[in-house]
Amino acid sequence: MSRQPSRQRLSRDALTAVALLLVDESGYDALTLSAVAEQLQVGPSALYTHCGGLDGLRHVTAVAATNNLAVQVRQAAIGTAGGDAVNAVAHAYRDFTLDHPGQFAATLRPPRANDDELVQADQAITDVFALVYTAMGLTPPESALAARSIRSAVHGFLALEHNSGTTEACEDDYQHLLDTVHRGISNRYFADIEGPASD
Amino acid sequence: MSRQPSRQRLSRDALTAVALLLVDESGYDALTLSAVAEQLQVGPSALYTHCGGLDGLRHVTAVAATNNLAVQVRQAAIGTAGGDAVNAVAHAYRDFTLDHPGQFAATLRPPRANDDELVQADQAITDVFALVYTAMGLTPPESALAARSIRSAVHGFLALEHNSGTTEACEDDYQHLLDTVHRGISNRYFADIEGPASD
DNA sequence: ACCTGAACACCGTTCAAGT
DNA sequence: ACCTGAACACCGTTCAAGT
Repeated sequence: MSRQPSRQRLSRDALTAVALLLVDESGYDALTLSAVAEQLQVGPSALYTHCGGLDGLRHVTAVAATNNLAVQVRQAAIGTAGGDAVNAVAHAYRDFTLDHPGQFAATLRPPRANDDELVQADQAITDVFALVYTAMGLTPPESALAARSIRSAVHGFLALEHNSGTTEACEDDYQHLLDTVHRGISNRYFADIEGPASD
Repeated sequence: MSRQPSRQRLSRDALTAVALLLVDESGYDALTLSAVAEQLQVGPSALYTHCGGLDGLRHVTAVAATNNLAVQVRQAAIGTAGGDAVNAVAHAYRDFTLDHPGQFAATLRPPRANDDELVQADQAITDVFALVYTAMGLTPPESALAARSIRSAVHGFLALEHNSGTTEACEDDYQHLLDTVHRGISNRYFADIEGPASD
């Protein structure tokens, strides 16, 4: 009330925070320079200093969304092991897509050329699965392949669910998928078939 | 050379054909009414009669791309059975994403509200996997679950590959994924572990 | 019935000008 | 160094007018 600064106020983090809220509330296609600028009470051209145009805005949004997903699945892996850990990580993955559909859509967008930052953030997600299988006794070549397999299955199921528009009966089908893929991995690398078969 | 008709010439199929070529050559983001209209030598407003705006253009493109993918995987399933059929269908799936990256990107886009046509076209792809497992002896509840599992894995791997920008060493990793998931399905529903384990 | 062309709103982008 | 505001190009959309 004292004095309103008609200028400045703006940072890369503030810009990112607005972008993440925007895509989750209004859909990924609502991510425009104009919409972000309006919420920050600045002109659209003011954003060029911080993210460098629309391409840059999409980039920082994709990186932030991917990192958020990585953090969530990493937290879910704490305190669990084996098939329980796979389930915990996979369900945290799905919860993220349900709670933050716009951020998940942002992770589905193709990166720009030589986008090492985004590729590295994405790799961090697969690495969580890899660590789970490493803890189960697999070593680097096989643990990476197992991680990529379960992550592909999880990612594909959630992308298809995200596009189907319906969440009906997906919970059971998701658990079915996890059991099947984990069974394939266990059967391939371990002698016995362990893991929680839920039917 | 005789007479150039400065008017008409236009149809929904012609519009779709131009759109499919455009996305594969210039990327999905190049799909605009202006670009399609220019190649058809009409004004942008002429497209509204046939597809109803940008949303409609994206819709017909997504439906056509999904149908093209469905046709390709269906053809690959002919004359094969068992694990060989799963491999044939899955590799046809991947070949499509490599040959038509823009059309694959179109299938990744979320459908508009109550888009039954697109949901049905997408289901046709999963149905191909379901038929393969039906031929192996599974019945509707389990064949659908198995189909959804292998399709999710295939879809997720290819989406991640599509975003990684690199195709290095993906061929072997893809076969590894197929073997693992098919092994999980076989082990779950059939007593023995059949299928071509490639290592 | 279908296309043209003008008109309008909106968005991305650049840049000179301010602070 | 960072933001404003004008300016421009481009795209989506509508609609009256033509055929």
